[in-house]
Amino acid sequence: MKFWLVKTDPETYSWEDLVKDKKTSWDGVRNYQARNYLQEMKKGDQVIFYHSRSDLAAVGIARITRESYPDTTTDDPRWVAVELQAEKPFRNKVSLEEIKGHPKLSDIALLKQSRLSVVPLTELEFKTLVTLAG
DNA sequence: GCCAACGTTGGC
DNA sequence: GCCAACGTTGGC
Repeated sequence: MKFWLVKTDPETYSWEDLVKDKKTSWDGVRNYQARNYLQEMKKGDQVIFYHSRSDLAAVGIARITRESYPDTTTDDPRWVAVELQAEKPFRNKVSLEEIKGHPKLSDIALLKQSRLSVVPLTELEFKTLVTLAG
């Protein structure tokens, strides 16, 4: 089992939208590195859901329910999507500020490659975030 | 809302 | 194959 973090602008698609939809197709990714990570995702992998721009916090845990398949939002065969499902909201959101300040999260890919919308997490990073979330 | 950083595109 | 131009992202 692997651990991931996905970023989304909550004004475009938020955790609340995912909860309402139960599950969603995570598509529209147009970055090769992010695409490669999508392809590595396995059913059952856990995903931290992070709000960028207007919220700047990790807000919940989702789970991969379908492994990569062609992105139906484009005819370009290079791009893929996965399906994920809301699993559990964080009791306390974990803010970017908190993430930046935490020694166990100092190497997190979220900070290292701030423009990637899909990044892998180590198990320790995942557990640390979940602990901070309550 | 702005702007720096960065990835992608397209002309050469 | 290079690189300037362009578009997008994300933190502030």
